[in-house]
Amino acid sequence: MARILITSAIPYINGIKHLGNLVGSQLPADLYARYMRARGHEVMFICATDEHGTPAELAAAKAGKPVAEYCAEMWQVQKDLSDGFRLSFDHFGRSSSPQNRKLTQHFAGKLAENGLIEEVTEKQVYSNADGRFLPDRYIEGTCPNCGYDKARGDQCENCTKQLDPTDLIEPRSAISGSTDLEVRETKHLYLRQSLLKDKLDEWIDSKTDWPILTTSIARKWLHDGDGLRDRGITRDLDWGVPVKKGDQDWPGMEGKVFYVWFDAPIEYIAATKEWADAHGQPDADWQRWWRTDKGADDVRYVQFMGKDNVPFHTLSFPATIMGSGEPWKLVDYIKSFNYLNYDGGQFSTSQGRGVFMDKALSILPADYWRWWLLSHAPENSDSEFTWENFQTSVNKDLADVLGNFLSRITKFCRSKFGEAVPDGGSYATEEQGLIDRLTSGLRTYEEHMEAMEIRKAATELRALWAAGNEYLQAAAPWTVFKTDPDRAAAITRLSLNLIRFYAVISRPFIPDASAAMMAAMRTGDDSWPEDVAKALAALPPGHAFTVPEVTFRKITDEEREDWQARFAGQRSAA
RNA sequence: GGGCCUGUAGCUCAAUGGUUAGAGCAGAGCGCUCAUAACGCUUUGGUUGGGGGUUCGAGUCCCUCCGGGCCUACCA
Repeated sequence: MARILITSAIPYINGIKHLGNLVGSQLPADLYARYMRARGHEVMFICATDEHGTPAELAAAKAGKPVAEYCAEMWQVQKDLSDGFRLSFDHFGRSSSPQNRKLTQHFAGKLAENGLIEEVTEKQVYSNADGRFLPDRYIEGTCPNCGYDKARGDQCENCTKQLDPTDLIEPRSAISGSTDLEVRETKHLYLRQSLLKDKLDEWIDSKTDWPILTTSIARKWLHDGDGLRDRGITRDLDWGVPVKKGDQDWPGMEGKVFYVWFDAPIEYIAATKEWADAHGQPDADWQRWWRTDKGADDVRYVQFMGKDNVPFHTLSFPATIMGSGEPWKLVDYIKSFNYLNYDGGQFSTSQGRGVFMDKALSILPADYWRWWLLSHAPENSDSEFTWENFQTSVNKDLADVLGNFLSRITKFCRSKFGEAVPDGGSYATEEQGLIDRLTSGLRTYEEHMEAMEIRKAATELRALWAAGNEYLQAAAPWTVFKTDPDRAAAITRLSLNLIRFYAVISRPFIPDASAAMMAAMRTGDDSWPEDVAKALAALPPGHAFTVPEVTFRKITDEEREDWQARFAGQRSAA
């Protein structure tokens, strides 16, 4: 039995996430966690909300609430949606937790002790009207290059030119519109990750089995220009982890907080302590996952994230861990994803374009979404959600291939033998052929799941479902029954056992349907089919079952058209 | 501008440099009647974006052009 630590990139607190966010980290992480648990491994699956930073402050202000209150509410919203999608986190934490505050300050202290923190005085734009420093992108003005009047302080979206806020003509605050801006000096801490460049470079080079997407992004940052640059890890904000050196004050840094991307990954660790604390367990229980001197040596740590998060997980966070000089667990494998687009464009929160997690659950059960998203996960390139594809995939795969199989065999059995696994007859070459087919397919499925080849795993799983229909069609118990009822009983007995087999192996993808299948077969035996022949004998003759209700109803054309219109969003007039 | 990814059947995607480039969906035909108008079998469909090169052999490697996408360090 292995021990596997799994973290999903932590979603930002600001608003409800869309399906692209879901499939980019949390959902595949859940698939992997569920699979590994099913195989008998010890799993710690951690996620949390990322709560600090300017957007959270602004969203809270817009909602007319104190930021702490806003975050607490949004955490609950996101938690409920995670539950709705059956994300099986062992703990869903908060980056604003006291545990993370303490741990973040601890890391900063260690980094400072080791000479990896530099204090830098720099000039930033301050808005008097807003009473705050403004991040570059919160400053708008006219682009000196192309004249576009909504250019941002970091880049002009119209001509794509990189800008400095001071380049803008007639700059104004994007928050209030105020032009009462000034440049002020302010002091910040920088993580001297450039000092760790060679070590990081070597470390990345050693990860030859990582997705190209992951390593190429890391290498780009390591080798671009003068190499890895130091990074500011503090901000002039109210909402965040106060800057401290361990438990000591940090002279000159009063009133400042750590930058979200410094404290967010540390929350992976802190959330595990939150988990232990919530269960009244001692520190040793979370440390055995994270401290290589306290049992984490044999832990395999896998991270899941969208490609936008890769630099922080391949460079900044490892730099934090390496730089601490303490024996914290480094990531072993990073599975990264491209983006999911929506019907010819991007998901857009501001335009309400695309399907968001709350709306998705309001129209269909989680399994529908899980199946489509995972079987179309953007592993090699960006992929696209269309309602037509969603409808045909779900109807065909779930309703026709899997759902109808359950239906046809249970109803056949009820009409000929009653609602119990029939006795009599024996297995012949057809059954052995099916068992061989299922065994080889299952081994392939396992290999894809181990390798986190998600779409390939989904394809193989579907093929295993289809194999049941092929078998049933060829064996034709409804015909055989007329001349040899015992033989028909044997075919039916095997087919009913297939339902439990499918429930067990499909559970990581469609947990609710699997549970319904197990309930219908009145069994709690969810042991993984190491030996397929044995697994297909789990339900013995005489074992009673219930003919299930329609497990997956089909999506109608009317529904598809309705949803297509509802989620198209407001096309921008421009 | 720079870097990376990507382009394969109408659609979504496979194919350690090695038989005749394969699946699913959609289309066509046949079969079955247990079932959610479901299932099974057969089948049509390709100048692998264009061009050049390396090789006994290229979807795969190299060069070049074209298209799509992402990243580019103060959104997170």
